[in-house]
Amino acid sequence: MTGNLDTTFDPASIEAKWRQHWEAEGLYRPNRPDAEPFTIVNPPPNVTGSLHIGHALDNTLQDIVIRYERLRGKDALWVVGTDHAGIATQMVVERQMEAKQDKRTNYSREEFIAKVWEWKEESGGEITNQLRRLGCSMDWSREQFTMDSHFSDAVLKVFVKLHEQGLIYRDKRLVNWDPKLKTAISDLEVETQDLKGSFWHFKYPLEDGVTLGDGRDYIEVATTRPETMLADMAVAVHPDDERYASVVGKHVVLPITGRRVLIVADEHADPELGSGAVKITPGHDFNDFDVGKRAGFAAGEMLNMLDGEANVCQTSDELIPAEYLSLHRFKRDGQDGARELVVQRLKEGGYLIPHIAKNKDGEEIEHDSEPRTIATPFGDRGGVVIEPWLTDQWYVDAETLAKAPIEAVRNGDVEIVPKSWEKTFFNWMENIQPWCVSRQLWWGHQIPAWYGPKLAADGTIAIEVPHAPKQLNASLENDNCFVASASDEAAEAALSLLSKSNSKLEVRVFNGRAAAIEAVFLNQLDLAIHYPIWRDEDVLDTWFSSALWPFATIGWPDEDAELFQKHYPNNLLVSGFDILFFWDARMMMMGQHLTGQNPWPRLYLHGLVRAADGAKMSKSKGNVVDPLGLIDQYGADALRFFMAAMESQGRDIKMDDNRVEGYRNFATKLWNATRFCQSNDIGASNTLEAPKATTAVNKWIIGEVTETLAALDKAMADLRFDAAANTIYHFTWDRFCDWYLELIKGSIDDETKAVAGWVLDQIFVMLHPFMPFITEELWSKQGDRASYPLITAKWPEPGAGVDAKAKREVEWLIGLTSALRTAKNELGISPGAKLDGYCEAPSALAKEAVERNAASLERLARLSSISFGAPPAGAAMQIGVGEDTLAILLEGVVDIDAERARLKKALEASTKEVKSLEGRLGNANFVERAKPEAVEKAKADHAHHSAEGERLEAALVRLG
RNA sequence: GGGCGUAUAGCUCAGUGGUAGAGCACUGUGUUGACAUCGCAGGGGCCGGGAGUUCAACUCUCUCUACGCCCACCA
Repeated sequence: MTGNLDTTFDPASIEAKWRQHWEAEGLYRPNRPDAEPFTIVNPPPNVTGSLHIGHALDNTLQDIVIRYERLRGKDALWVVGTDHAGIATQMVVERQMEAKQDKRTNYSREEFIAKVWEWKEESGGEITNQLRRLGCSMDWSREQFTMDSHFSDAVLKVFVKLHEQGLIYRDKRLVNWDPKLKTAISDLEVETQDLKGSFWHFKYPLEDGVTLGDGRDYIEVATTRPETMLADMAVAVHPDDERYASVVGKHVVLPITGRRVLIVADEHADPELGSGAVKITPGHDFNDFDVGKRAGFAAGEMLNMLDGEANVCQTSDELIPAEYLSLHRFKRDGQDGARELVVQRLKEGGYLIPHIAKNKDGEEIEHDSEPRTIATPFGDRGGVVIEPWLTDQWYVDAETLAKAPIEAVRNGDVEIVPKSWEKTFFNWMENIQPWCVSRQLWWGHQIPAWYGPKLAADGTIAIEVPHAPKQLNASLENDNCFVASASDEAAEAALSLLSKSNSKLEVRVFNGRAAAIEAVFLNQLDLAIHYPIWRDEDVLDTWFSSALWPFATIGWPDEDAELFQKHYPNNLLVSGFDILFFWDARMMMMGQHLTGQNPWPRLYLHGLVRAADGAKMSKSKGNVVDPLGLIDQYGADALRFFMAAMESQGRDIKMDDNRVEGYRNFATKLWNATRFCQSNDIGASNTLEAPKATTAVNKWIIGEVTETLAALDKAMADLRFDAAANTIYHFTWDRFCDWYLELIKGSIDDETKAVAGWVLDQIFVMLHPFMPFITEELWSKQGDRASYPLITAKWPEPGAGVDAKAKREVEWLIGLTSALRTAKNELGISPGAKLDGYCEAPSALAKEAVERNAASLERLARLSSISFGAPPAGAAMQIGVGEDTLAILLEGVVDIDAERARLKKALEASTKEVKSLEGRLGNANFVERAKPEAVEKAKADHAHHSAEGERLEAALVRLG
């Protein structure tokens, strides 16, 4: 033995040692140039992140697969790294600044970004060490970051390419604007919550001389957002709504602003809802935007009444009264906003139509508004209500990119496990909207687009020099846009455009903030004119870059790179279903489009880890379970095993500390079994193949290994982590510890030592993907394994087969022992009592089993002897094993009544079975139509139970 | 409004067209010097309700109920 084991197993004492050893020795990525590659990329956690229980699940599953494939001899690569997480990281650094009474805007963009990098170096990536504690065997030597220069290069290249292909474009339309973070976000980053809100009804006066059919001189409109009436541009009614047919094309004069707006017919207006007329604010509502477009307003004409922080600003027609300017859109921090003021003024002006509701006493009470549940959009990061805002943003043509992935899943090139997610995938992909990828942040991949003023029709530039953008964004209307992966290329593009109207040109590059590049050219009069170009200030959505993760981490865009060649496509992706759209689908889109291949053939989606009561874990609820705490308490192996054992496809996992504890106990069990082996001189096996075995018990356990291995391989192939974990668990505990080790006690000869040592080694190997630490520790303590660590050991191969005869024999022994124990227990006989047994007319199996395993029977079944032949007269209990019956002689006082009761109970059960089977076999339909195997089995069962019943009856007769 | 998922022992969950299993909890018990973080034995379920297909359904189909999740522009 290489080392003695402590009497108790302490996970903490071995975990650090092994993870350092594995990493230091480069075993996480064994260099196996000739081996078949196997590749998984890890979903890059946010660089700001720390390990939560969901990571523990996600990474445990991946590590199990990676370790399994590594043991099977593959060149297994698990790519690891972190995501720069634009918004999240910028928020963390800004928060730190706030704590020091500092703020981002005190710095230049470059200075701020430098500070973020500083933060990243100092405190970022904490999670990577936590992943190590879980035992994740990632390739740390090639740790990636989505802002690494090679990664950034890839991102820019992709942007330029997609732009060239028309798949990225700039557009002016409404976006989901987060007024807290002051950036656009994508549809996916909006979370809708149902909130209690109000529904106000107002009168919009018709223009002079116009009335409705019923004589009213106003149109009633209803809204949940009264403040936006300051930017109303129309009132819509349904084209078929006869109540309003006469006023379509006429105008209303808006209260407060006095703006005269058109009444339009549009299908959007629902005659059933409210009055059937709806106010239209194209600049601040997605539906209204569409209505406005249909009504003929260009995007540029749509009125905007809010600034980036959702405070009221003046519209272009300057009709908003001064008292509204600078008010927030609605009540905030106890201060009334534009909403409250608009309602107040409308009420004062007699434009508010009160809502009448009965109180609990049945009296009718007037209210300003009608209570209503409103689906309200919130930004998932900023946590404030999203404002639809009209801006120029960059969009990816997701609809086009989605086509190939949809096809790949449909034709099976990409398998989604569990399959039930396919429908969700299709549903989203088939209705996918343009993806807004620009973010008004500083931290991230700055968009590789440069702007320069548009030339006037006569070729002159009607701008002041130097030109600087008035807003963050350049505008579609006023500026040229040059997309290029570097500034000099953008300058070239600018020159190329300018050269169409000018012949003599030169370029000068200088560093400045607003105008990064300035192209200077000479016009025909030889006068120097500065043509300034400046870079887009925005950065890309973080998910834009992480969509490239499966290939940009391994050398792409250099498609000849060795790593890329070997490890792309990857073999599997494991992710939570919550990022199916955010990440998985986008990797498929980008992977297909850019490399022509699906990033992986298989996508495994797991659920959420929930709190013990089934609630979703969240910091605000305070029910977050810290995986590191669990590791401290029970060990990483136990936590990992828990995750695997609970991971059945398509279900969330509820946290259960008792269960984690149970798997810690399992580890202890294995520890102690190994201690037993060591004390009996059972050491490491020196063969890969099963040793030669002659005894039934040894042959049997080898066969059990073979069966376990097959079940385990099957489970892994199906990605049934629960089945895999349970398989090795039950083999180790129930078969090996509870029976094999008990059976061999007292008769451990050289053959048995060899077999036991081999079986224990197979357990270590098969269990290693699930419990890497304890298995490596025990492996090392079983022999001199310095040059053959478990992490890169060889996975067992089925070969030994199953010896059916040995299996029957041992199962007979087990059956006898169990039956005897049960009977003793029921009769109140001391379990330690040694008894004598008699087997009249033994079967060949019984005879052989008894003759060859007398020692085991004495140890386990506590049978001093078994004689073949009739039992002598006297009190006896009867037990059945297979087709055989044993009479056990009882010495001393015997409770005849208890034995009689026990036999009667057994007889009842047996008779019930017989009757049921008789009924079935008596049914002509069953015999004729059922599968022959089913009929055969019923007949065999019937015979078995009948015989058993007869024996029990005979025994009862004997008892008297 | 659409889509999906789940309802099986006290709890947490597997499961298969031929009349149910695990872990924990519970009850009883402790003989064999690996292990009380253990051993042995046991109790406990008309597999959410209803209908259908079938010789046979917990397992397939439909439907209802409950809970959960996702998507969606209802002002």
